[in-house]
Amino acid sequence: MSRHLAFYAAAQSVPEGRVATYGQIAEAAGFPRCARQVGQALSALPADTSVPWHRVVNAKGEISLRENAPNQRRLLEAEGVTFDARGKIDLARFSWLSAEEE
DNA sequence: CTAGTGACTGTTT
DNA sequence: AAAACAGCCACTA
Repeated sequence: MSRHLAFYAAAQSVPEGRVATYGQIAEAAGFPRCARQVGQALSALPADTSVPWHRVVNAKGEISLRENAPNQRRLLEAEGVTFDARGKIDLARFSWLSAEEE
């Protein structure tokens, strides 16, 4: 049993059209301060996974990936998440927890 | 066992 | 505001 599964469950808890930071996922999974492990866990996900890993972004609301970054951005846009000119998400509106109210 | 690394975060320059 | 530093935990060599 790995903590990865807890991270996956937390990631799946993120509703469509919303995003969560690695720290939030780690905390929700019961492993605060394990944001990096969330990244590693998600990096181990298969291509056909049902986990919405694309809804997980860093604390700046930006995509930390490199090769899959454009892909993730497209997936989020397909769910209604918008990016600004800098390629960042407005966490004040799309953040999974806190500050989701206008 | 020790050392290096990473899809991170918060504080300090 | 952007970059550098340090702290953090799990995995790999």
